[in-house]
Amino acid sequence: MRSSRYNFREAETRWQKIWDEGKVFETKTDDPRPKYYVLEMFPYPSGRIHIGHVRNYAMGDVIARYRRAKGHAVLHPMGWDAFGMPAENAAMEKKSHPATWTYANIATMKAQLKSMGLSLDWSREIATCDPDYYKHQQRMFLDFLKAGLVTRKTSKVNWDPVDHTVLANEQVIDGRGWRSGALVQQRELTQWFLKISDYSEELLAALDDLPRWPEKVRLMQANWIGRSEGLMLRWALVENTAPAGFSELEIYTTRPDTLYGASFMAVAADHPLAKAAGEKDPKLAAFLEECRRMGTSQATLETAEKKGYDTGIRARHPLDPSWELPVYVANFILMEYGTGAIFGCPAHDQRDIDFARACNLPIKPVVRPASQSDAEANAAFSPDTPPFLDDGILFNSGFMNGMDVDAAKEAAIKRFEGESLGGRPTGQRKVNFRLRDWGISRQRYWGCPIPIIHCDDCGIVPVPNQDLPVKLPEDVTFDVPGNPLDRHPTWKHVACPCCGKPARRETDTMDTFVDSSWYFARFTDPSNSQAPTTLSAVNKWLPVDQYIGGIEHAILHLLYSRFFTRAMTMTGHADIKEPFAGLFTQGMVVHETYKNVDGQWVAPAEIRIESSGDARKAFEIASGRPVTIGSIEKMSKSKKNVVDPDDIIESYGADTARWFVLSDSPPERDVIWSEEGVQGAARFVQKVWRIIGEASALPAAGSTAGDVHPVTKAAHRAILGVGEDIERIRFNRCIAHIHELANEISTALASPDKAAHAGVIREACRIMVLLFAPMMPHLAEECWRDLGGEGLVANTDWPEADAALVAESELVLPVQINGKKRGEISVPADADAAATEALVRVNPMIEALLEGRAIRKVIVVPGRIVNIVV
RNA sequence: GCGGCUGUGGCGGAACUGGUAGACGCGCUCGGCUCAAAACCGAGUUCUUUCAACAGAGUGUGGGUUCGAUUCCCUCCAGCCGCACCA
Repeated sequence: MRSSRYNFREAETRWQKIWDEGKVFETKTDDPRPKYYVLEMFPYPSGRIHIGHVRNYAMGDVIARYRRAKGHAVLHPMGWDAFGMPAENAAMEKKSHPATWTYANIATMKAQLKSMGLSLDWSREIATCDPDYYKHQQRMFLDFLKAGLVTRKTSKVNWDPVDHTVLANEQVIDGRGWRSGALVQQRELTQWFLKISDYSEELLAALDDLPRWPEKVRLMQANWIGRSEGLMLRWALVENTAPAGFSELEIYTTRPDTLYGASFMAVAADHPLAKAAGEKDPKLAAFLEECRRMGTSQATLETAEKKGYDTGIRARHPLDPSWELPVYVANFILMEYGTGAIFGCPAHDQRDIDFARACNLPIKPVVRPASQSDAEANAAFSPDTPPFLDDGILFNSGFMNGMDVDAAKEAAIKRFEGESLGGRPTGQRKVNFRLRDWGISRQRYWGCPIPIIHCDDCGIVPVPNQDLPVKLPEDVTFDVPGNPLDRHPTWKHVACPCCGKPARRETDTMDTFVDSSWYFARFTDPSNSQAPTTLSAVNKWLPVDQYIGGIEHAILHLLYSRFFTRAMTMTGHADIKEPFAGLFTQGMVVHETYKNVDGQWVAPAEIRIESSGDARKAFEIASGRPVTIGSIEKMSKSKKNVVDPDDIIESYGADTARWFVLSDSPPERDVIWSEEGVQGAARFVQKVWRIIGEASALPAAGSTAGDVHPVTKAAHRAILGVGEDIERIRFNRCIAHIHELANEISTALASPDKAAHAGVIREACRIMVLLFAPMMPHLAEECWRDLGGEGLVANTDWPEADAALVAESELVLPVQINGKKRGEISVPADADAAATEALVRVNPMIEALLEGRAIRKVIVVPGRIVNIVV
């Protein structure tokens, strides 16, 4: 009745059906047990799942199943990040509708995920392209607008003149649109922004409250937010040198201590002062144009040499009115940061010294190392000296002489805050951030419409609540470039909700990162048709206890979601700060690459590998020709080094695939997909099957008296080890513990007196099944049934470890002499340092090792080691 | 350029807050079973000393702290990642 080989095909579908029909993984929103929310980043429905998804979702599933067994009410939902450009591109190529393509992909991928046996609550499934989802997003957009969190302003964007759309920075490759290949232009467009920069300080400070986030991600976010402390300082312009209406120039600096080393001022090409000066100076106007053009290509921007143009305008040094400095337009100054104007101190800034050398400007040192005297520093200085950027002592600097950098900064700020220019303080302490507001306008069809109506008389009018959602029209075509919403014959024409006159809908849609900024909140009650969230549910279930996804979202998605959560709290849609209490960033699945003699990439399925000794050789199956084995790389279609999850699950089963992607490499690192590795996992599945079969077949026996059987010790050690390692997300170690237990059980089954120990062996098997169930859930149910277990493993509690069973009565301690291991000694497990030392001193074996040398000192770490110093 | 991470057998990796380096898996070698193969079972597998050792060396390099360092500190080397004129 029980076959000698485990038939995963039959068993996996059977158990999946049983879980499904029993609604085993559906979560009751009001479940009274302690909650645990596990979430993996939801996928974009691109067509088929890839092996990276298998790893990501296998990890989340281990945690979800473990927490359920530990008595938590677990929320483990799944959905689709379903808006985005690929659907439009597919529509263009295949002449179909983005929705058709998207929903077909969702159906395919859902079936694939189901075949993995994930413990997901599919009753909560959401797709962001569903009007029942995005209508709430539109409502929140309007609430944010009311709360002052939305703004409309003109900004520079990457414009693709062929596709007629804005491109994100990462979609511009070497200055060209990734799809059209057209040279991207910088355009000024009026766009909608979410005011994430209002939360710069808060988003930065709260990173400290996220101890369960990887240090690396927190650091990346901190750098991205880019806080700096400095001074806003207003400089008087010399009369008659400045264009009419300009009497001062305000700059931002983090180095007010180096003011005495100033040698020039510089403004961005887009600075109002530059524009005004350019009106009278054709050469300057040409230079400004050149700077703007340069900005179109990131590649040239990165390698561009510093260039400047002397406007002829002069500024008075705020510490010495008789000192006049030239005002340049410089190509490296950004209008978007600070005030778009700086003062340059070449001796203490790399960019400034590059610029000063290019434009032949003076270089004067004002900070020296503490080890030098002023005279030595002056003598050592030459214009070729690299800029001194470290902390040091001020010199050549009037009232700041002798101070260190921090003290001098303070002194300068205090001084300018006390002085005034034109009736206002000359300077003001100022904290600046690199983080900009989040531009969410996209000139695209397949996204959430921005619910705004433009009226010539009333201006910008929100779509009234009862008119939501603003749905996408379905009769659209993609045969010409540009935004189908904009050229739709009727969709954008609408009466103004205020005055009733003809008005126009906003035709931009939202960045898809908006969709993913709150889906985790929607999962807590996805059936609420009246509001985005149900407060009691969202506040109960959030934050997500464990969020799992790729490191590529370290900044964008994770920062947007942190902001969005705060914005939802501000507008009454939640009452929490941080969306994700625990974050784990998993590594990729990588694979060897293969090339044939023609230099073409060859897929793993098309080759066979022969190995002799340590050497491996590969051949094309079809032709028998040799294949070069190349480097291990991220799976990509172009290099053909992909494996398809469907193929793997078909030939090995979901449990084997899950077991393999969790084994070997630590979860945060890349795992190398290899045929040998998968076969190893498959062998283990069959080994477990045989072990359980043998153990179940042993004649029933009572409990065994006497010493604790080694298999029992191993089982209880494994309970402790596996539990701890799941909690610390070290699945590779969990798998090692389970291997050890399986080996111990095999040994017990090979022993001639196995029948006498049938009870303890079966108990160890029962424990092993519960321990590997989070990783191989189908095999676990099958084995559980064979062992006579009650109900489903999926509903069974995690086993309790008995510390007394793990304890050993005797310990073997290594004995070192002068730090080198020379022997071993057996001591009672409870021997303290003194008792152990006494045993060591009388041990004849150790006496022999000492060869008559006198003991100077004995170091005992109880339970660990003995070291004898001679 | 700035910031960060990583470096351990043939390979992936393990080693808790400094305490027996190489758990566990893959691969490989030998043996068993078999007419044979696969599967399975058993033994071995860091390097060196022609065998072996209770021999020596050994966690990228060189130094330091310590009774004791893969672990802590400093130097250098290599690889990977993030940011990139942010004043």
